[in-house]
Amino acid sequence: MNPHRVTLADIARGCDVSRATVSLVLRNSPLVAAGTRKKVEAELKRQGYVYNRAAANLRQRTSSSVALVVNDLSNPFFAEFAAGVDETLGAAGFVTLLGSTGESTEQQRRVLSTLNEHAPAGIILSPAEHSDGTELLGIVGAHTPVLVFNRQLSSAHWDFLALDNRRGARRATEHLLQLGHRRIAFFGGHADSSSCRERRQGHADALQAAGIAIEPQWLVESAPTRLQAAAQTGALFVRDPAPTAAVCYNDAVALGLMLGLNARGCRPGHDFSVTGFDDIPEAAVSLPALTTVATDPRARGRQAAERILERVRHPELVPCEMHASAELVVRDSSCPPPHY
Amino acid sequence: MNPHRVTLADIARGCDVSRATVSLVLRNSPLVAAGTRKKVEAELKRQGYVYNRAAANLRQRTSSSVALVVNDLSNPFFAEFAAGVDETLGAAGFVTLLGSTGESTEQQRRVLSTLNEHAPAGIILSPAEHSDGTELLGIVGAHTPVLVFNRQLSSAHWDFLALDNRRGARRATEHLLQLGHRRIAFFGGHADSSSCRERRQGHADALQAAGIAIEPQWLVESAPTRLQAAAQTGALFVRDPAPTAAVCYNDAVALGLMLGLNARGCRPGHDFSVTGFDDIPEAAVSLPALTTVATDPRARGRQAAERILERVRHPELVPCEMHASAELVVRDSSCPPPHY
DNA sequence: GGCCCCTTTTGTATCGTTCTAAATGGAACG
DNA sequence: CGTTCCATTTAGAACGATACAAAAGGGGCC
Repeated sequence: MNPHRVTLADIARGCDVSRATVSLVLRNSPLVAAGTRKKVEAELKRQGYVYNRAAANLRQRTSSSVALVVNDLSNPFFAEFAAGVDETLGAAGFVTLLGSTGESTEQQRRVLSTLNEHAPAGIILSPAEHSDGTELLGIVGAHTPVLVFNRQLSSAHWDFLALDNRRGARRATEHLLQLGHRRIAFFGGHADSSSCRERRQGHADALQAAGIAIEPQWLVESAPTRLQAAAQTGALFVRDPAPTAAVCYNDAVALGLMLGLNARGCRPGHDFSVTGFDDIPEAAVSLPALTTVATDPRARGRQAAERILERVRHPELVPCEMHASAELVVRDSSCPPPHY
Repeated sequence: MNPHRVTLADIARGCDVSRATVSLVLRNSPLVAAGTRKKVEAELKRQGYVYNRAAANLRQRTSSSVALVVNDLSNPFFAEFAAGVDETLGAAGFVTLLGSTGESTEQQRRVLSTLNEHAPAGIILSPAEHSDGTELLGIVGAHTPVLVFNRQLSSAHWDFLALDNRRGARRATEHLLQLGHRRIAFFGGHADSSSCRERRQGHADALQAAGIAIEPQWLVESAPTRLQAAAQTGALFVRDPAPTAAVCYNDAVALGLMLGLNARGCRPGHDFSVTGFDDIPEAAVSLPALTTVATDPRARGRQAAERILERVRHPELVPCEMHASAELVVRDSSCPPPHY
């Protein structure tokens, strides 16, 4: 590809030592004499040498990269996660190999096997919906440490980092209960996605603990986008009595619901309470500011990267399951029910 | 690092042919006999062979990766851009090496030299503010093709892909002029950032063409965030006559300004017109929906990746400058001035 | 001078591929 | 039966680095 890339041999020739010596200089070995080191360093600079890590990795049978596979960076949650991963990996001298699946298991197959050919030291994978753990194991092999993020896979010889969806949703629901709500919907998300199931479960836990039966018509599905959520607002009000509050699948849905409520002349934070999930930056500046469950995806990214580095350094470690706690952030979109 | 990674030699031994033959099978060479191919392929599957692209790249003096360096993925504009880059690179069989600078030139140095050691076929760089082109050239060397995105660098032997900030802002301003506005502010952004300067220039162009003088008090700075923008709203109204419309630095600023206007009892899209820049997803669903200039960062990412691949395939190509047109999207936040 | 020891340097094999040129082994031909 | 030719296969040297063991050079000591 290149006209000519400068190599160890060029430097060695240029200052009349052996390749081995130059290599020792590069790695700051105490073996080389001060004078020689000076001479070699000058030549390195003169010729504009750049280290070839691939060659070194090949010889040493090591790797200095970690693969990161997510659905889609345009989802801010994953973008933040990726930023956290890259930050930590970079600080440890590793480089991030990026791949995205777009929620397609087929593309996930392709991406994983391509990335795997680059022999990453480890893989951080947020699996596409409906992934088959055994199949994925077949693709990446048993060598490479994998950390699964966000969605559990059936066959789990792998590290797993999850948000505590269930407890997070439970906290949001309990908060609404404390404010005096009794008719609390769960709004948005696809019921067949695992994160939605878990959040619904947390919602159910809280209601059950309060001795309140769950009405199926208060479980409303919608695609997890603002627009779709806004369009589904009406579904909450088809039957009497309507709910007085909704725990939303995530912030996008919650913001959409607030739009939908406004359009019906119902003021969120006054006539109806709304909670979100994720605490995206907008949540703090919406009108009203959104009460939500913070997951801090950037910190999760750092955590994932740290764990995978740990695994790389100590391959004998036993896979573990980590549940990141999700904390409630109370703002203005939740209030006591009207006529309370 | 690994207990043992299966290599060509293992396969060769396993089915009693030479390494060379196995290599030919892997690359679908027409030279190998059908029977041999079958035998080898079976053995490949049996042992769970995975190709080592690093070794192949070393031998062939090629590379199958492209480095992508951005400020920060948590900015949705760059996240979308990255998604577009990765999509196109992935489809071409390349892998994306990620790096982020956080707008620090020092970190940019570090990140670039680390990435460069992995010998990427090309680099897509959205430079940190105040980058020194000559210095960067020193780091990456003259070998590797570089595409600079979004911010021009002084020393330009490199491809450059820019948004047409100036014309975009000009279009937005012309749109407001056509609606009948005469007192049009430029709101938000840091005046020392190049993109802000360019957009202000476009604003000035349009006003000048309409024979309208620019009032300095209508150029308001603010950090490019919703919150900061909302806080700066008052700065538009300190003097009489106040502007009747504002061209905003970007959508975040525009949304913030609309919040600030609402808080003053001034209804955007009725009493005051606002335009944004970027067309982030929220722009379409805000209230009122935001008139803005669409830059389609994902498409820009695809474009950047395509161009760099082109450069990789044809290193003799002359560096070029590409200005992506930015199109006005008219929605509800712009309207004729009151009492018109 | 010969011997030992210590510091510094180096030759050579190796990592897992691909490339080159050359070898192998039939079949076809005269 | 010896050639030629073709289709396959292969040995061995790269690629750019590192590891290992061994060599070289200089003191110091008897």
